[in-house]
Amino acid sequence: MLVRFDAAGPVPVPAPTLSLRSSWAMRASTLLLVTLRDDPAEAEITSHKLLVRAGFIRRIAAGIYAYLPLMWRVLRKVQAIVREEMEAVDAIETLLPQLQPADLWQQSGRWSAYTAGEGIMFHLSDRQGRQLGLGPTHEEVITCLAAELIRSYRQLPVCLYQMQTKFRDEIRPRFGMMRGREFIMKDAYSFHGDEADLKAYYARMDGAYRRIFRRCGLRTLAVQADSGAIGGSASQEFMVVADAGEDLVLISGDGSYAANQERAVSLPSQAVPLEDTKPRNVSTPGQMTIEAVCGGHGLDPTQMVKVLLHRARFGDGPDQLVLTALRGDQELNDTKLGNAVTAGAGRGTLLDLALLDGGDLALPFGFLGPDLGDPAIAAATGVEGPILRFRDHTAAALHTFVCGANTVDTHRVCDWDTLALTWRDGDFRNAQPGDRCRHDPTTVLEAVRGIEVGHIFQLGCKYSEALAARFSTAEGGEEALWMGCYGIGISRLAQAAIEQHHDGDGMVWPTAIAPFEVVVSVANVQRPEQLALGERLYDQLRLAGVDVLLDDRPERAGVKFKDADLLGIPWRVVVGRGAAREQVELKPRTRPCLDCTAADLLATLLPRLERERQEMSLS
RNA sequence: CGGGGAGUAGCGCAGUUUGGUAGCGCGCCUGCUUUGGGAGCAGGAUGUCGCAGGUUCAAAUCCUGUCUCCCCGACCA
Repeated sequence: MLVRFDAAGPVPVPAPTLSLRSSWAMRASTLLLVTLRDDPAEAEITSHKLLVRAGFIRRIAAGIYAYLPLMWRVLRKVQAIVREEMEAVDAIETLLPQLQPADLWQQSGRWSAYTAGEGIMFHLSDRQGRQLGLGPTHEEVITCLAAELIRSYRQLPVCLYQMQTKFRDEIRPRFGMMRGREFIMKDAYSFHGDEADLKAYYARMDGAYRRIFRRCGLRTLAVQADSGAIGGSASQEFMVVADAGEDLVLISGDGSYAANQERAVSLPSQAVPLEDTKPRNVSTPGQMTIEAVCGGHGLDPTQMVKVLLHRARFGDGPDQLVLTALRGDQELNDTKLGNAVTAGAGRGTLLDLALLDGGDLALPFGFLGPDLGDPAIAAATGVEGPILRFRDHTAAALHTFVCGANTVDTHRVCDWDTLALTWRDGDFRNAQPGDRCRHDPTTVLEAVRGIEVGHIFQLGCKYSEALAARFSTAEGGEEALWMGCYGIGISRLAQAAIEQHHDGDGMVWPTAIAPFEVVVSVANVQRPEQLALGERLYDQLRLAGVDVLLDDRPERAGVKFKDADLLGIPWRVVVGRGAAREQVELKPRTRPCLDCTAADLLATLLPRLERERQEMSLS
């Protein structure tokens, strides 16, 4: 045990441990606490403003932050909770390299997608000219290790996890730690002998995730999600519900269905039947939008077919054109289309899907028709192969409709039989709030905004096959490993907690992840009886295993109270006028003050604290 | 990358239109008073006006270039 000497004599200091319940105390006078009165100009959202104002973080460059002592305490507490829950599902902690060789990423086929064009990976050459990437994620490294280490079904299942800094060259870093170029992430990778085992473990991990977020005091929503660049089949995101969220989540009125808009499905509204179905051309001078055509000819948007043209860029060759037909009232879902293009084109990685603008075509896109032919696109350079045609179910369901005629200032009434084209039909539309649900047409979807703090995937064998991670089965054969991967944005989660828990005076930390559980505020440190009592309570709390901050700064009481509120410490013990009579005040951050004697303090506070540590302390 | 905005003291800002040698609030330092909700008074320190060129007797201010940051779109934990 360490011993510290101070005015009151030698004080034993418990050795710090990684446990959540180590005593982790500190004095404000030595904390390098710098709080700001004004909102920083760099910040837009509340959590970011508060983090800077309260002295938790400082920006070093765009999307790159220093975690100051208060922030680091929060992050370590989040990590401790994550660590406990990972170990509860038998995951084993590791630490993997940040600097990763290009050839590993070339084997998985992701090098070009992650480095070319708007690729997200920072990459560099070493002095020998070898290409390296700074890890945005660790599927390749972990699969490579699995290939070397896992030989037999007897070693399965196994799950490895790590918590460390990840690097992503974000197109636009934003909102402080919410979308940084350098951020702390936990990721776990599990390996299984078959799909059933993967699914069973995925379900356990789902439970662990729910416990982690609840223990961190977060209200989260588990939603169906698109797997994105990582790939794989089933995936689920965990969203912190907050107005500042970047994702749109659609949730059914009965709460039984929730999905990211990228993935969400719904029943479209009924189309209005077209009365005059005689095939003909319609003059539509200057009417380049659905709205203009409908307005000019008394049509409903559901009577029209909208045609969109995209240029698909692939990792392995020339660009290809993608034509998409949607019912006029519908909005394209880029994610769904991108997935269909990837599946349908039979090409390498889809790098980019860009809407063509007027400059690429002789024809203004308002007049594009579903039967736009290959010759018409000759003007678009660098494009090869036939047009890939996709048709949304809403469009396919129309018998007769109005669409562009591939001629300036002209639309036409026509039907699919007349066009005689081959389509890849699918769901390519955005579900919208107000849409009826598929599982129950009497309920409708509502929209909420969410911050994605976790994402779990059933990867399947994508990486194990690419990187030859195989094992011997009980039958003596050899098969690729089944993989799952499970991420949590640690630094993002910490900020999301503030976004969800704050008030006009500052942060309101859930006890489990607060930088300190208790602050002892000595109202006037020049009064010896106040300082002495403050020190005594500080020592008692510390020895009782409480994360306590002693605010012993020579500031006026008001300053210390304001700072305590700004920092959002759940409990404040005020040692002030009543000190001579051994009276103190016990003030929960968002509730009224309790009077209490110094002798009663621990008995009053400790049971409440203990309860808050275990469960979500905020409603 | 496309579109919009901003770089002036540690922080937040004014000054730029109409060139004349830099100011306000907070913070910081000293002293006295005050001492339970961001104190009062007195005194003080702090700026290559983002950077580099150019125009001019004179540039924070005008011109050119450049860098950085923020906001809106595509990306994701």
